[in-house]
Amino acid sequence: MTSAEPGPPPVTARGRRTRSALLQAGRELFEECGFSAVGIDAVARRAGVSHGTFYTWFDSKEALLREIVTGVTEDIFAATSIGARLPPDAAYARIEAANRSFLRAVTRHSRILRVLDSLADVREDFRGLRLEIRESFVQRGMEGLIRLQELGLADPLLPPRATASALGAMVESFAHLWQDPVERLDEAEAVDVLTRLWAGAIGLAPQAWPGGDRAAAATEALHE
Amino acid sequence: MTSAEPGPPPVTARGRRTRSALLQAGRELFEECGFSAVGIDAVARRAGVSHGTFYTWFDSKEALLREIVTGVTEDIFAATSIGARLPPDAAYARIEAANRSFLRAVTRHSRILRVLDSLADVREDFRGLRLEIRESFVQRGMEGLIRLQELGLADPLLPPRATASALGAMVESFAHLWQDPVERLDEAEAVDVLTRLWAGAIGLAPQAWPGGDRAAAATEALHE
Amino acid sequence: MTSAEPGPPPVTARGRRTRSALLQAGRELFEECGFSAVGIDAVARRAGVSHGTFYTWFDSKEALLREIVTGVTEDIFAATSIGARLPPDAAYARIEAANRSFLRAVTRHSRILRVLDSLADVREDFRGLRLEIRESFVQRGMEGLIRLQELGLADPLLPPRATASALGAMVESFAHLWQDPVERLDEAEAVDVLTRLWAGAIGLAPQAWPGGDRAAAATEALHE
Amino acid sequence: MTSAEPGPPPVTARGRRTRSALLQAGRELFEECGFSAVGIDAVARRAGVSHGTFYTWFDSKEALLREIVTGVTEDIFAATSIGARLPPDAAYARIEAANRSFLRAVTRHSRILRVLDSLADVREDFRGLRLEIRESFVQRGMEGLIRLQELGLADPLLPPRATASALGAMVESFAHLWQDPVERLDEAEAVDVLTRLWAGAIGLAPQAWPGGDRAAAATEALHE
DNA sequence: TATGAATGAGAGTTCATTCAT
DNA sequence: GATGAATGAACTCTCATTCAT
Repeated sequence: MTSAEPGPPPVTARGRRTRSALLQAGRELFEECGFSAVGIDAVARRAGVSHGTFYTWFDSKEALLREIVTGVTEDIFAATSIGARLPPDAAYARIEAANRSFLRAVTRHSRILRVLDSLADVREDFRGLRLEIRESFVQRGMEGLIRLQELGLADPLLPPRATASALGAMVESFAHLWQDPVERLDEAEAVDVLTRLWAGAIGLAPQAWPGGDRAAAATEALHE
Repeated sequence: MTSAEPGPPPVTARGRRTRSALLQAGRELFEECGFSAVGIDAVARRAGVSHGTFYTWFDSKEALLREIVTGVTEDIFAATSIGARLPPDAAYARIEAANRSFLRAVTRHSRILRVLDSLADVREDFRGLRLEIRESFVQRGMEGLIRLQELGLADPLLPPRATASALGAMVESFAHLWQDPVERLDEAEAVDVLTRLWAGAIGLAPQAWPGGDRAAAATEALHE
Repeated sequence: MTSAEPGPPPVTARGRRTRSALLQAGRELFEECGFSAVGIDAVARRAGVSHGTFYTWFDSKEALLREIVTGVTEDIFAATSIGARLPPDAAYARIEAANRSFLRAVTRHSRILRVLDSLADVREDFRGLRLEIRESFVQRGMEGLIRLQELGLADPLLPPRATASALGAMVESFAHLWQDPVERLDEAEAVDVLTRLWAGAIGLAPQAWPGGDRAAAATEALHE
Repeated sequence: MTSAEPGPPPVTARGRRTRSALLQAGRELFEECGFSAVGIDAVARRAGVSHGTFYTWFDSKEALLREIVTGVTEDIFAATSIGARLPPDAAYARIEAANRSFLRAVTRHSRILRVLDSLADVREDFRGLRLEIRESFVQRGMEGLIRLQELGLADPLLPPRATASALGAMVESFAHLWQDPVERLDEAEAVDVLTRLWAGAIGLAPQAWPGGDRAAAATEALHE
């Protein structure tokens, strides 16, 4: 009944249009109302098709969400893997780049990620999807931290996995909170703050900060 | 604090028992299954009463959750306001104490807070409750940071509100992630890590770390 | 279960008070909301007693209505039997007196009678109560008509029962419609109109009209 | 006339069939049991569909009644507007024709009108529907009376509106009472009686009665 | 492919009635 | 007598899903 297959692939141009209209409509509605408050009726109506057509393309409401989330996962993956090729000594810049791209990606998908969260707490099969999304970022953070620790540039006593989890959660949570504008920060400022927090948190050695110490880095950041 | 006449107060001992059995059952089920997946029937059944009895004590499923959350809020409030009277110079110890009590409190209520989260995204009336819970902790973090900035003991360029939000979210998220044991840390270790991250993040001056610098602090913490 | 007995008779003064408070409250609420929309809760609350006390005095919601209606029946009976002793030749005055007292009585109980009506359509046991109320008036009208027909003072071809029913219904309906004031008539005017209609309807002979014919009667009425 | 979008219009023949089966079933059940005693389940069962299907076609039980009543209103309207074109001098015949068509129409819908009545007492939104039904008949009666008064053919002192209301109520009530056969009258007899009552009530001048006076009219009527 | 219709389990809620205290 | 609490059948209504056309 609930099969892993995401439904039949569209064969005609019309089918392609219908299918993506449903995806689009579903995403919008899930973001507006949450998962359980959205009815198939509403999705079909917004997509401009009839009630029954939904099931031509998706096996169930959950299958729709699963597919939406799959797209999101891919986008976040893509976003968090670029810029990985900065020179290994540019620790601060690497952190900053990672934060920027992750902040951007999460912000882009903030609401649908919350919807996923609420399901993941309760449904085993969605838990994996959620963890997967975080994992790529946490993984990179962890590897970066280990490397810095090995180089003597970061606090050696921090447990890498927990640290990367905590700091990753900080960035992700910030992206969500940022939506309800509690403090007016533009993206550059947000990235700057997060990166300073991050670098400080792991005890990044002064020489690895741009300008040679934290105070100088602050000054530089503002003129960026 | 947030009172909306959640139903009649019990007059007899029997009523008191029934009412709290329903609260207990509701909490357990919400934590296990999430809000929308729990039916009144299930709550009543687990409380050992008939489903009509539920409505003797609560106006609706939402009223039940609201009251559960009210209890949680009060508990977290209580937890986060103790220890506020540490000597003002003991910055690191204050941060540590605050982190410990908040970590404990959030851990205690982790699952129900997630349930609240998922509703708050979509329902205006629950959003306030969620913010209220975070606010007490963020507020204290912000005030502490400002004081340290004024004393020249913390990075003066960090925007206090956003910083406290981000670091507060870090602690809270950590409490949630900690449930699924991804890395074996006991409470003392978790508090230690979070406090080191926090102190480093705000650029706490070396002399404010126990032992006089970060490395020493690390050593001390482990022998505590 | 549904017994004819109206519940236990009150033995104490407190009991008497409680019982009649419930009757009063029930009557008011039935009049305001109709039978099915009134809950026992509401009746008890308005009577100032607790939920369960209702059943100390009445077997059911229907028993309450039945008893209220019994009181109404008695009142209408009493009202429609007075003045029956006018001299037999004063036909017009007799009709007028009967109309006046019936109009008054029905007006007094208009709303509760409508409630009774709505039940009587559907419930056999209430149908009797409703017919009983009408019967006394119709009966008298019928007897009066027959007498007048025998005396050659009324249209001999009118079937007495149907005529009395129709004219009785006219008066009763008028009492109900009169509540929503569609035309400003005081009681004297209303009685005058109804009596003129009634007398004309049965073809009352000119000599039986006050003044000797209908036109004269009209004049007299206005100066009354 | 009174349209409140009672649900989607059927597109297919099957839909049309289902919808009208529900209307039919609803009407029957309301007539048998009254409004509040009828459940959606019962309506659906009698219409031979599942109870969910009910909501495909009607928004609520009230919407169903409203639509049933709308049909009744239209039927009564149609019935009471024919025959309005009799020669203006044929007063008696006009009254008779109006009474006959109204009596027939009300008889046809007697029970459902009682159901409407019981709701109208309590629910503002149904009150209008009830008044609308009566209004067409009362209106015509009133206009007829005024014309006759102007021509000197009817008692000039009768207030037109109240008179037409009272006599209209007489005919309507008679139609209802007639159902429970308290006196065996066929339709012709009933119309005859009502018309004689009506004509007498308004003091119709002798020359306007068929045959030239009331007695002659009676004779004629019986031989009709 | 798309559609309109049908389905029925199950939701939240109400309320007349019963009962132990 | 009065009360607060418990009961559970019945209610209106929703919605994910299926299906004939």
